Amino acid sequence: MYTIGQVSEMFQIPASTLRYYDREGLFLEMERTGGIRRFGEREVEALRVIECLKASGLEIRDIKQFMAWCVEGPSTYGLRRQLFETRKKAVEEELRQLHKTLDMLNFKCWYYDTAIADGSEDRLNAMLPDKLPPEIQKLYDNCHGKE
Amino acid sequence: MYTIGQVSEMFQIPASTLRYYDREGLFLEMERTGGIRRFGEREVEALRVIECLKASGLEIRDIKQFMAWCVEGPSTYGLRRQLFETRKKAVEEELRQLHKTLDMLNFKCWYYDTAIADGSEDRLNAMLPDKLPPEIQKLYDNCHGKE
DNA sequence: GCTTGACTTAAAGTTAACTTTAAGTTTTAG
DNA sequence: CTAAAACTTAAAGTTAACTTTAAGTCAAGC
Repeated sequence: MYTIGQVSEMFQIPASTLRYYDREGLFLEMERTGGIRRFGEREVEALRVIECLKASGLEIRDIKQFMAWCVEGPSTYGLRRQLFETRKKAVEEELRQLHKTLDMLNFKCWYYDTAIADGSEDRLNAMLPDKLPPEIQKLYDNCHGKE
Repeated sequence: MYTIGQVSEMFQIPASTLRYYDREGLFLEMERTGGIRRFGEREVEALRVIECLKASGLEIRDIKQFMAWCVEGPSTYGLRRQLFETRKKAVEEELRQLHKTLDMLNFKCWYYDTAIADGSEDRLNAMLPDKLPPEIQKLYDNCHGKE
C-alpha cells in the first residue's frame, strides 16, 4: 500500500492532481486510515488505465463512468469492452492525422533547407505547387488536400 | 480572395475562431476592404500551417511568433527551420506514446473478450502478470513499464 | 511533549482556446 | 430604397483540467 506522496513520485503526477482525480470519482473504492488515502494495487492499475484513457482523448467525466462500471461488476464487461474499442478507433484516427502532420513538418523542413541554400524563397515559389522533387511532391500533396 | 465565411466553410472552422486567430496576430498582413477581412492565398496557406502547428502541440502564442518571423523575412529562415525540426521531434514522441496507448487498448480489448467468454475475471487474475499468451504478453509488458 | 513533514479539506484561482453577446456596419438582392 | 445576410467590434462568458491557498490534522523522530 502507498501514500499519495509515493504514488505521486512513482507516476510523476502532482499529489494535488491525484486528489483531484479522487474528488472526480476516479478511485471509487480507495481505503483510508485516519482520513489518509491508501493506494493499493487496484488504485495503481486504475491510474495506469486513467493515463491510457486520457492519452486516448477521453475526458475525466467519461473515465469516471468507466470506473463506475468496474465497481458495478461483470454485467458491464460489454460496455467496458465497447469503450476500449471506441478509444482504439479514436487513437488510430489520431495516428493517421499525426502522420499527415509529420508530412507537413518534413515538407517545411525541406522548404527552409532549400530557402536557406538559395538565400530566398523565389525559386521555391516558382516550383510550387508542381515541379517539386518527387519525394517532396508526395509530402506536399499529402498535406495540401490532394487524395 | 475569400471572405471569412468562405474560409470558415472551406476549413470547417467557425468564423469566430478565425477572428480570434486574427486578434491573436496569426494573420499579420491580411488585407481589408471597408473593414472586412479579405483572405488571400497567403492567409489560406497560413491557416494550413496553423492547423499543422496546432496538431503538433504548439500554442497560439508560439504560432504568432512564427508568423512574425515570416513577416521579418529571410533572416529568420534558420529560426523557422528550427521550429519545424523541434515540432517534428515532439510529434515523433507523441507517435511513440500513442503506440503504447494503442497496445494498452488492445490488451484491454483482449482482457474483456476473455472476461466475457469466461463470465468472470477470475481466470484472468490468475494468469496475470505472467502466463499470458505470448502476443498478449508483449502488449501487457509494453504498457506496464517493462523495457 | 514538541517540532517537522506529509497528509487533509473546501474553495478560490489559473490557463488556453475558444464562444457568445450586444450593438453596430457593410454588402447584396429585389 | 430597403430588407436581409454577412460582416464588424469589445467585452464578457465558457470549459476542462488542473493548481493554489488557507486552515487544519496526523505520524515520526528527538
